[in-house]
Amino acid sequence: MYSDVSTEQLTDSQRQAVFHRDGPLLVLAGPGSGKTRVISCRIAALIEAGVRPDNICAITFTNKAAEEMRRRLAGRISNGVHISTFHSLCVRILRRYAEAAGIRPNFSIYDTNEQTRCMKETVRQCDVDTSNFPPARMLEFVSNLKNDLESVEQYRARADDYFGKTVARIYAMYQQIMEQNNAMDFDDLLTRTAFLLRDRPDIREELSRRFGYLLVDEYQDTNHAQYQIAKGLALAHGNICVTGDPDQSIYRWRGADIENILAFEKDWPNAQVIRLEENFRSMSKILETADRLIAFNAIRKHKMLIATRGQGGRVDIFARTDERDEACQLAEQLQQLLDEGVNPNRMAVFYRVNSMSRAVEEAFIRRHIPYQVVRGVEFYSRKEIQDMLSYLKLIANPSDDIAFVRATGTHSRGIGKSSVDRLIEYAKKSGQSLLAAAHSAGKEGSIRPAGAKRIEEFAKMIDGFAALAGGEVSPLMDIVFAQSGLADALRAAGEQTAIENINELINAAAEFDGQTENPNLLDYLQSIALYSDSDAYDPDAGRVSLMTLHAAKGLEFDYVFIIGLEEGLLPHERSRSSKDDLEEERRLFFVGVTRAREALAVSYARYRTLRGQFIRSTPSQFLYEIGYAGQEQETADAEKIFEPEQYLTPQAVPDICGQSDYERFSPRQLVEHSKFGLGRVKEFLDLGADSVVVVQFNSGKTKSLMLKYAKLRRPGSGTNLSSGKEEAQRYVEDPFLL
DNA sequence: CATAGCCGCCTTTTT
DNA sequence: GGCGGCTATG
Repeated sequence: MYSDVSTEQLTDSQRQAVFHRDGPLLVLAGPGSGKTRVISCRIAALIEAGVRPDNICAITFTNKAAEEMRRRLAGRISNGVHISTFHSLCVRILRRYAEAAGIRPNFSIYDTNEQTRCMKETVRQCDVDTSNFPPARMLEFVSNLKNDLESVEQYRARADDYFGKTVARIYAMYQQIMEQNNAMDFDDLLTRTAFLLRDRPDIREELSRRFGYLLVDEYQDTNHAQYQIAKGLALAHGNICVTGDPDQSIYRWRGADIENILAFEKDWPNAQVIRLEENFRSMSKILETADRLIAFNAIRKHKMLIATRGQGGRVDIFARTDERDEACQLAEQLQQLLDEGVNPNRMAVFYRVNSMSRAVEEAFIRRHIPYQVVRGVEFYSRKEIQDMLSYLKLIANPSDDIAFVRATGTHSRGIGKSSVDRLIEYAKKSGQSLLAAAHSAGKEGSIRPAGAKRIEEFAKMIDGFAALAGGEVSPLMDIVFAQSGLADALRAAGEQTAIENINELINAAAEFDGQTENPNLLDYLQSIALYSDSDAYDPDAGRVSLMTLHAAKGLEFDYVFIIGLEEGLLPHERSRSSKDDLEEERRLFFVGVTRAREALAVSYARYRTLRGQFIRSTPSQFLYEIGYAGQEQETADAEKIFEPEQYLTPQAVPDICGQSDYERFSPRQLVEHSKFGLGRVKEFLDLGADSVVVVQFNSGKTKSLMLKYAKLRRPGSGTNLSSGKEEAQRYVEDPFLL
């Protein structure tokens, strides 16, 4: 009856999880423990036991995971089960209860780019110094407040210093501008839903009746807002089943709170806890490697990884010269597998940062190795796509001033910057949106008559499009593309690829039209706003997959290659300062390792080009932890291969960069430079003789200095300098340096 | 008003 | 090294 939810071959503990009926359930599921299958089987079992499908709500981490689950449940009986991400669920709830939430249902969802524009405008309007309150930092700050469900009023009440009070003003203004634009950012979707559930018990109960059974996957990566939403939805009935693995929590930086899963039993005292510790995915050698690695994390619940797939498998560690060499040898290894007839679908390459795909892609192209880069949002962030979408956003939400500004500027049409600036002034004075003000631009004397005329024409054009915006999206797109003048402008400029990209966008929209029950512009825009990187992964592409370690979560491959195991990269530079961050990096590597079924190859490069600079690198400490003995053996072709032989124990981590005849600095330390004066160390890249020190000087400038050339002095330890204490007082504190 | 060229910025991971 | 924003110029 169900495509992949046969319960015949389940283990005892899996069976327990599947057939647990009512009440809270915590499933601690290790990697490769068949968690997805268990959830799918559980949904099927609930339906079998008489629960109505539309009474079940399953929350997955990505749209892709939701899709996968729908496929597993592909039976007529399961139709109606609500399966989506937290964000999609929130969009549905907010549109359904828009009035109660105090919003309009046709809201725009702002991506990072639009958020930044909005925050820049905010900081400008608050009239504060952008160097002390940089928009990107403010965005991060505000985002954290929202993830913790702290409202403007709450934050204002506890902000007592200048910095806090200014941030409170910025937070308030940002929310006001978002509201004027009838827009929400990713955080707003969660917070507004959480507040709605908190403030409206009637709606909360209605939703509890609607969803009598709640399942939340990847629970270790929920943030506080998501946690409250899940709790709110299940409060009335307690039928909440959460699954996850604390060792795979990799979104702490985004507000994910590992405590949510660790403390589940406190929230729901009658919770049943089931551990899935058997691993059906990886061969023993790979599991041993993963086990050894994660044992170095101090903050964790001990969990077993029990191998069931039998002995064997391969783990190799390779040292390469630089990123080009690393990529070439990687291509070579993959080519060998391909020559043996291995399907490229079974292979994947993981890396820490997106920019690392470049060298690999170049090597793959040279060797004609078919590959896919799993980076879905990349397509949607292209200029021409964003331009095209700005028209559609404006049509769907006439209050969206950010869309208005973008749409008017997609190509030259006689509306210049000064006209737009004056229109903005006019709109502000008269309390209208830009589009509304544009209709009467001629009445505003300060706008040049020619410009005003063009602006009015533009507004009429958008009205014309809006009249056609009833059902399917792709026909509307065709019209907008042609009649907006964008198509002609791109053709005239010879932007062939841009035109092709837009055509691809229209094709994708046609697909959306075909697959959606009642296709409409609003649903389309909201679905692409919540589109994520991992959604682009096609398991049947017939290509080797390239992706970040984050995107690899939830996937598995027979052959896994992880590149760039270097200090500063994995663990990442920005994560080395705190122990918690370092542990998260280790979990990230753990996630990568445990994706492998049969073979894992890990590599690092001795030199790597970073920010255009060729610098020496140090092998990652994680390599030592998984058993890289540090004894390099040169083979004939200068390729160095290590077989893990000697293993470290978590207690005996050697100081890898122990020996030093060079000076070393640590963050926050005061230093003095002969030319730039006094400053504070922000970062220290320990690269032996080539070490780099990043110093923020009193002048406000931050400089990266090569240690061997910079001649930095430590105030206080020098000969003719006054004591360090006095120097510290002379130094102007930057509120962000902490 | 539009464009070209230059300067200065950042550069982790993502819903 | 790559992009976005600003400025000077046509």
